[in-house]
Amino acid sequence: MRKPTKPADKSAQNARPASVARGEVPASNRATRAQERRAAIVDAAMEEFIARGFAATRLDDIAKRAGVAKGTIYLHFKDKESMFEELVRIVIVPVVARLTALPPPTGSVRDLIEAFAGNFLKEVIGTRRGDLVRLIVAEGPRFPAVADFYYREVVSRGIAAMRALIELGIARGEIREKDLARYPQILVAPAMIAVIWQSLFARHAPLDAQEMLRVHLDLIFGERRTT
Amino acid sequence: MRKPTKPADKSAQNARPASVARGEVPASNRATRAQERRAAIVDAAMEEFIARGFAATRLDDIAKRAGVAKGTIYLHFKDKESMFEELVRIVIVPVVARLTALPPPTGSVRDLIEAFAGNFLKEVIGTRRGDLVRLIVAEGPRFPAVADFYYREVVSRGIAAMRALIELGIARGEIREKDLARYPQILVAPAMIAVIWQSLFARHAPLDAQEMLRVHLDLIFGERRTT
Amino acid sequence: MRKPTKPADKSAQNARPASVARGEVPASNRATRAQERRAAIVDAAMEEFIARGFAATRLDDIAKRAGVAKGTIYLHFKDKESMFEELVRIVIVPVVARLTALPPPTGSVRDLIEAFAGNFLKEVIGTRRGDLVRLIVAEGPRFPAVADFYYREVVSRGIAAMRALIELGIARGEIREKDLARYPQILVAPAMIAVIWQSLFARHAPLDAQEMLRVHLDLIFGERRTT
Amino acid sequence: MRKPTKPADKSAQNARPASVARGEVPASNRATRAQERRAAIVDAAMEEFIARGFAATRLDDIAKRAGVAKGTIYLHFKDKESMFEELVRIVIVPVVARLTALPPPTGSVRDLIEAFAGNFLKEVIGTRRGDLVRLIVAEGPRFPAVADFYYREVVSRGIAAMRALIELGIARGEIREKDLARYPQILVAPAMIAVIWQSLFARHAPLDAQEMLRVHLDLIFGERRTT
DNA sequence: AATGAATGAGGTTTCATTCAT
DNA sequence: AATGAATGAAACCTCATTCAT
Repeated sequence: MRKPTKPADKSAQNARPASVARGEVPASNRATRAQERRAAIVDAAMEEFIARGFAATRLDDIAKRAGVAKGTIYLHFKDKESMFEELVRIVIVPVVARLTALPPPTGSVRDLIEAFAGNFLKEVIGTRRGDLVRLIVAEGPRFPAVADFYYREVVSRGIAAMRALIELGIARGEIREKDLARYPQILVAPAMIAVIWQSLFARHAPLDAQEMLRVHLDLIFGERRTT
Repeated sequence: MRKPTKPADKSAQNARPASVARGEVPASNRATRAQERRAAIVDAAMEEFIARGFAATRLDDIAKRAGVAKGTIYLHFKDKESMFEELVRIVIVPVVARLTALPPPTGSVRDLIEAFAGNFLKEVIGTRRGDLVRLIVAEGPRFPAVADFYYREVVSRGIAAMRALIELGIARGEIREKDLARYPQILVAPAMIAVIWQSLFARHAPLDAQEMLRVHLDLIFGERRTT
Repeated sequence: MRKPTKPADKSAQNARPASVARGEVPASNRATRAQERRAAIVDAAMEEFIARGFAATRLDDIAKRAGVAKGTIYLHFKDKESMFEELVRIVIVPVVARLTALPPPTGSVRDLIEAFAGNFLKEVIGTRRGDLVRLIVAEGPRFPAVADFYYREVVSRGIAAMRALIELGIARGEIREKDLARYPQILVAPAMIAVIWQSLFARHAPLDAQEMLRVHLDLIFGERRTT
Repeated sequence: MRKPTKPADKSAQNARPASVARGEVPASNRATRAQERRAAIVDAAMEEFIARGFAATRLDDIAKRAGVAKGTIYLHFKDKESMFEELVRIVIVPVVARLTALPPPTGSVRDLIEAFAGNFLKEVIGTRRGDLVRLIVAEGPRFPAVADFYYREVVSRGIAAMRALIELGIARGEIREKDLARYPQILVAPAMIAVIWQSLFARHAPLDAQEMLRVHLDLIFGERRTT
């Protein structure tokens, strides 16, 4: 009844890797290839969701971009919604993991926070990960699971970490404004604004996020640092 | 997609009827009813777009909520996209108008900014208008016309106004951090964060936006004010 | 975004009926036309479901046969399943209505039952309605709602009516086998078999259902009637 | 669709291995295991087809239930359609074989028929095999090959056998109604109805099939037997 | 001006079938 | 012989848009 399915010519992908010719154990067994495909789908979905938002993204496009057939997506994800939800987890978890493996707090609090801001600048602002943050802001209300996850894993931890640093800064006399510990959001607000700005207004008015964050820290630490 | 904004030709229909020009008391005549319908559609569309985002909103639902037939929407708007784009204009223009009709700057700069923050708290944070901001953040990348408009009418003006205030504050010695004038975004960042927080995380951790903004101003103006 | 929809040329259907030309009140207003379409869908769905069964029937084919667009079906029915369930109701209800409006029981019980059998022969066996019975047998287990409805509206009533007739026949001495009243199914079994036979085996071995039912009645009423 | 039945070429694979022909005790060798798998597939498919009908049955589910991989099914059957068609054969053939190996007709015709009915009650009504009959009624119109086969192997033989018994009964004076021999369907109709009833209406109104068949025989043989 | 029935392109999802391993 | 990941045609269903009334 149904027509048979002719797999597209993927001979390039199926070619044995050179390692095999060399007699090594081939790293590319079936399970590994499946993982690669899954990763390709995740990447492609990420791009598409960021570019179009959840509802306007077509699974067809994700499949095409990932180089797999539409049906293949359903071998890895239950449906579009849970793909989106898992996606956020998949992308965010390793980032959180890296950040929680923080370097030991040596030096001044300002140094610490600057290191943090530097990381954030390099790894988030103006990158795909920054776009993901905007995506979460955009879709959060319709995906409570995503908002929950993001709050639990990123926001609440981030706030707690910032609060600890602020309290340390206050204790050491680096920070004067004692109430800041009650609203660590103030500390990160300019960074978040930078993320959003780059997505929306960069071409209207480019923003030097690094310099802005420096000024913000000057404001908090009450003095200018010579860089 | 990505087409430039076409001003709706239908706006000609919005011209006041001759009876109004002649100073007569307009009864509930046809033109008035049309205006009422248009307003109902705008309100309904606003609610739906905020609740579901652009792509997931159904014209059917807008029509139902507005109490009109689906076809009626097309008497007022060319299509869904331009409805969305016009909508943002329609809702934002009066807000901007009110804000630009600012009271004469009397008193300290901090007083001015606090008055401003108070307004923002009451009129934006946690309200439908706050949700609209989040909607623009969400849909901006897919609606350059909307992002453009919002940048031009709201962001650039807001930034300019803030900068003027900051410079005044610096000149008067109220603000010490001179570089702040280069990044007025820092001044508004916590307010924006408050808007987003209320949409996404209010139920996880309620945020006292008013108090946070006060602390932020303390940070900038370098002293605690007795309220 | 979406392309506009060009209605297929249905000019023949849209032509005003002759009654309008004659100045009569046009019977074909919008609501009426909707009802006609609904009826066309019901007929078409009936044909397709009977020909292919529930799962193998395509809504596309129903739409094509009914001369409407696919979407139109969804103006009348929630989905394929409820269409099927409603369909059975829609087709069966008038049949039951007609049968319950029975002629007054005059004459012998055998006459009554023969009249009944004659009706059944003409109206059910070898007709679309007979096919519907087979369809219910086929899909019943997967559509409990259908089986329930059919049992409630047709089977239990039919059994009750037959039992009453049998008891009358026993009381009048027309029927000897007293236990028959406990199993009216025996009375209708050959008629049901005829229905199924016509669907499945008619081309292998045609069955003279009328004659078979006559023999069956002879068996029950214990004598041959001269026809 | 509607293509004639193609005998599966794969049946060649079913030939007993040479070892068996040589009289050796076949260990759990490859051919045997293949036969076991095939049997498992047949059983599983039977269950699924009965539970869901042909179109709604998924090969995935059959494979899962049979404990084999999906691809394995295709080592035994050409495709889903021919699997279904073969299935009916595979299940029905042994039943027919047993029935045609009837005990020599000793005793009264009524005794014979009662023995028959007893068997039918035990082996068919309310069992998986009864469900198979309903399945054939359900899918017959779409699987002419199945209907043909069923008519040829079961129905026509059954009718012939019943006719022979009826004629014997008439000759011996046990059956009065001579025309019954022309419609042996009447004899089996209640049994068929019982099969269908158990599938569809058992939970609405349980039917004592055994008693019903007894009453039916009383009707035919014109007297009550003390059991 | 207003209606809402009708349309059909286009989206998501399923699943029979294939084939490299 | 057996596997099961991958395929993609085809199904169901939605909904922006049109247009006769």
